[in-house]
Amino acid sequence: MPKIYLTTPLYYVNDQPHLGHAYTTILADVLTRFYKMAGYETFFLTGTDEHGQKIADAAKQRNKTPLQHCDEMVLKFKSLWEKLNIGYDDFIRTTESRHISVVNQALQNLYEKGDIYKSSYTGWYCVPDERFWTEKDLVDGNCPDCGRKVEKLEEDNYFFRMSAYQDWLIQYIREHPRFIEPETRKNEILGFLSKPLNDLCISRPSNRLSWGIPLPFDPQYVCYVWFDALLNYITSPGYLTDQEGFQKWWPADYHLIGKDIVTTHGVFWPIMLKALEIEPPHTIFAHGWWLIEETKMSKSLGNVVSPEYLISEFGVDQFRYFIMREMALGQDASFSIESIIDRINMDLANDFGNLASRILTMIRRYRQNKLPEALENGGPEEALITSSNRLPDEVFGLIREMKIHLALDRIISAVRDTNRYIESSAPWELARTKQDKKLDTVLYTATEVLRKIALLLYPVMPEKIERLREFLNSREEITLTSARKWGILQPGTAVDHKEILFPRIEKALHKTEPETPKKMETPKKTDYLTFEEFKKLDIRIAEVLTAEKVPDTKNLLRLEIDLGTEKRTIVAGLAKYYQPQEFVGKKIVVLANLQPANLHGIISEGMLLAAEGEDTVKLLTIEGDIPPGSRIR
RNA sequence: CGCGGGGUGGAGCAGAGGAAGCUCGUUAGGCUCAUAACCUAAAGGUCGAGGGUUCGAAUCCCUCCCCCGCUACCA
Repeated sequence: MPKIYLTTPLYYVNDQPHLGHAYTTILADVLTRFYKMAGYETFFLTGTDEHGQKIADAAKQRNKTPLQHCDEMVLKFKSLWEKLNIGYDDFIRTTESRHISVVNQALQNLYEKGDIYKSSYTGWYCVPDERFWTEKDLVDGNCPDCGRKVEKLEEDNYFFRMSAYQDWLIQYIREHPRFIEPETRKNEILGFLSKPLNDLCISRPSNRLSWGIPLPFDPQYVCYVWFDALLNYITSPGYLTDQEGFQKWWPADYHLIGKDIVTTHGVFWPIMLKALEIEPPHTIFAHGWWLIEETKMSKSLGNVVSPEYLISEFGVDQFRYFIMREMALGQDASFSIESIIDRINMDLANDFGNLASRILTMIRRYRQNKLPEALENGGPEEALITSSNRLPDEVFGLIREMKIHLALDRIISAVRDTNRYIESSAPWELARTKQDKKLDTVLYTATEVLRKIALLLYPVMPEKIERLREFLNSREEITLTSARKWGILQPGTAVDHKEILFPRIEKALHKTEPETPKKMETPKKTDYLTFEEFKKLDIRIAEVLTAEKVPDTKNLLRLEIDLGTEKRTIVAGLAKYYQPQEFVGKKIVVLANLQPANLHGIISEGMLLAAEGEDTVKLLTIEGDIPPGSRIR
């Protein structure tokens, strides 16, 4: 029996599960179900990556221990996977002892081999990214990756001798064209490898970061997250613990990942395996990103579309179908509420659901819900039988090539063919003119095609297809073999259309656009403000207590101000024109009752007033001495 | 040359060396079994520009242009 071992990345639990997580995981689930139908023995691994600085920080911010924080996040992931009907075989956490023990042994092994060595390191450290940079990497003195501030750091650390394996890896990638897919990603990695590879720093001193796995040969240090997390792919199938299991499943057939983590999987990981004398995975497959309104989906942009919302609004299977149909694997795809509604209405409601509906209604009306027998197959029937017998292999062929969107397109076009067949044989006309045998034939043929098509949609929409199989009273095994065969449904079977499978979605009931900021309207010159309106403005004098630049921004300053009765935080966009220290002690003019705004994570409670020139901005101050809090009118 | 994504009929997108395709929309027609659905037909493209390779280029190579994200900027 052929086997296939698929993995998702271990998701980093500093974030809520979002559309991107859902996508990779659904993809793994759909592939697993397809391969299972094709007779493969499958192993599907997912899990969570729980160590590292960002987790420690996130936990601290929430007043939790890191492990408490992780436990809670893990529940969120698991509950989403349950809602999405994800049938994983193993969910591994990097905090589990089975994993920690493998990490320990791997580290010890590499240390003894001399592939891990201690060295002093001077560099610039980006805290949020957990990455070291050399002087020349920096851009304007900031992190080249995220643009944020870096700290100078000198410390001893342990390094993994990656450079020793560079030539091996280049050759391996060249000799194994399917090792990194799609090809653009492979080229990217080869480009990356054309420059000398640095040894990878794989430790952090535990006095700076304690949330990690201690190095077995030096407990003063913990293991760098990536190094630890990648090893899960071999922990789960049984590396060092279950010889038989490991031999059976490893090497993994697919590591499904997002294109943002190609380097770790395409460079670090195979070198780690090589050093451990383990075979590399067969294929590392990088998919694209979901774009929302043309921007990369990310939490910081506040445009994350919650998978839970989409499930409750549109249904699990509809969501699964959409997300698989809409993305050409490897490329980016756009998400919008409008596109998901269109896709569901066109493919599932109008074509597929409606096909089931019209066939079953006719059998109810003309044959009292009993499936008739086909006794007069003619040209159109033969054509449909032939093409539907071929369909499963065409579809599975596309799945093997990771062209899932094309596979689904192929299935829906078979649905359209069937609609066409019904149209041209006009069973309602046959019923009216009492051509019973012909009518029986058409009804049976259409139903049998429907059964076969439904099986092929099962991996994507398991719940709905199970339901349709209840309508059809069809209990055969869900396999590709059964989808290839003609004549599984027995004449005389009681069938019924119990409900509409995919109701049409009314666009009017949904916001078709994610929330967008309202456009500023230019006030007309004749728009006078009434005195009442003016009185609403609470403009006051404030004294600046502290001022500092907001990290990672070009123009934002965070000011603590004294408003006489209270102290407040406001954010001002003046960093291009003023140094922070110029503000301290100054009396400024503030609009105190402006609706608070969240700017880069800081709540700004008020607005500093300034005059805007062509290419300069000047601060408003007050002449003479007046206490903070004084009202301006 | 910061990195990355993209430019294909009105819209959204697929295709990646051999006759420009799909869905939606539009127009005209058909059907009445079906979820205002389904079916037929028509209009609509110099595949961002220029050059090259080739018997043949949307597809491969070179040069260039444009859009966008990475990068929430409270005046």
